[in-house]
Amino acid sequence: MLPSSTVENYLKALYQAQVALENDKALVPMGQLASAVGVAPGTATTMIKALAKSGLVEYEPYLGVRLSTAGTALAAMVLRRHRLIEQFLVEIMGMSWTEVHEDAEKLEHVVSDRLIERMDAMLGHPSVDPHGDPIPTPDGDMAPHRYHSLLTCPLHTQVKVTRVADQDATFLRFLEAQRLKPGQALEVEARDSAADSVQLLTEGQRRITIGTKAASKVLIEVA
Amino acid sequence: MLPSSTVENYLKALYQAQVALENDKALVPMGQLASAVGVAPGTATTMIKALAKSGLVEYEPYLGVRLSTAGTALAAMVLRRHRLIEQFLVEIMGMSWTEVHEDAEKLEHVVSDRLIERMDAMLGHPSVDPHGDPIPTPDGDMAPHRYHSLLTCPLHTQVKVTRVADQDATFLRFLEAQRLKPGQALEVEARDSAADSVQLLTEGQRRITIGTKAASKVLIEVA
DNA sequence: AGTTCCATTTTGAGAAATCAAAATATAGGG
DNA sequence: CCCTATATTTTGATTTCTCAAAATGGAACT
Repeated sequence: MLPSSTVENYLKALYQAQVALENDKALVPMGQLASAVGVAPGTATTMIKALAKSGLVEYEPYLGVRLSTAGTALAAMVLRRHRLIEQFLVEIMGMSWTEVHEDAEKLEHVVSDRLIERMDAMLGHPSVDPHGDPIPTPDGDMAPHRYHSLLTCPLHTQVKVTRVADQDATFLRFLEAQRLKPGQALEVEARDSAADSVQLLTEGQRRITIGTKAASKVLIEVA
Repeated sequence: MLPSSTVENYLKALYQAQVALENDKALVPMGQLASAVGVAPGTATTMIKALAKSGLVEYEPYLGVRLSTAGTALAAMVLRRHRLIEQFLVEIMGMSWTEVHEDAEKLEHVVSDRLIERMDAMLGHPSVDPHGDPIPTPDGDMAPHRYHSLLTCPLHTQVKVTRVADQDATFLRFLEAQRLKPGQALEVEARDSAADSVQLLTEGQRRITIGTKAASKVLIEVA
């Protein structure tokens, strides 16, 4: 009984929610899952009860849901496919990292193992995708390294963008235009919680100010 | 209202059946369509009635169905995607032409226009796929197929041997013994890419199997 | 405790695609 | 012209996924 695209999407959303919670035992609330998948709350409840019956998730009514071991493995496979595809579209097909998400979202459910492993080989077994997100191995292991964001890193220190925690194309294009895409260096000059803003000094010595919500999506490592 | 994968498959099957019939006005019988798509006859009837209502096909109860102008355009797009993907998998990804069909069958329903045109450009706008089948243009035009060997001619169709592209005496004697010398009539019953073989039904109603390399040397014309 | 608010679950319904099996139409042979 | 074989359509049911809206649970604050 191989999982449908729909099931794969629920598992992937759950996996990513759990990674964000940084706690394997934590339960993801149904409302959050529903909006991540893009369905009405009642739909998520129905689906999750079915997934619990087939052993892919552990469901605790009114509290939330978490992936089982089997569910985690499946979700990691989906995420592996998604991220390898994104890397392939950028590196091999010359597409922009701002526009590959939608294509990958579709392709991840249909590429064969044969094809995905061929992509992996052509790319030289990459460890991260164009957004800096780590790619799970064929066994489902994912390097879970810790990131600071522009909201949490030390001030006046050289840092390098490593990852962007948002797939919205408009946001990604904004980052690209402002020299904030993965790999680029910058410093945080100041934060103003009253103004809800963060001031940056980018690679080209340009000073820009972005909101805290945007800043939290730009993950970095100290140089 | 963009068509589902299912609808695309019905349209594609219809398109290919009509090409095989070599007659744009001909009606494809429901039974043939059903078995091409791989569903029960009643299922095809239900689907075709829905497609007729949305203007993609012209349906004549008990007689059969043909594509409308809109349906033809859509089917050609699907076929274009399928064949470009096959060519891409062989030329760019180094897969064998014997194993790309299944992948293409899935991918053809999810690749974006952006991605398919990128593939087309990378391939240098090819006119045929790895099987020698013509690739429709973005406008939906497709060059008529020049069937020239037992490897490329339509199945279950009377053809006549016109020429043998090999001068090896042993091979020619083999052809003579099997009633495959120029002037003789036959039909191709099946091709098996896994077995690298082609099954023929010769003039004397005898069934024989030859390799694809041999088949490609036997040039024919459709009777 | 009572009340209010929010999240969650339940309910009832519908769209898309399918099948098996019964009913019916068409065509061909006697 | 009838009768039969075959193809096609109809019928009734099923699966998967979805929603809106009603019902209910849990928590939090007087």
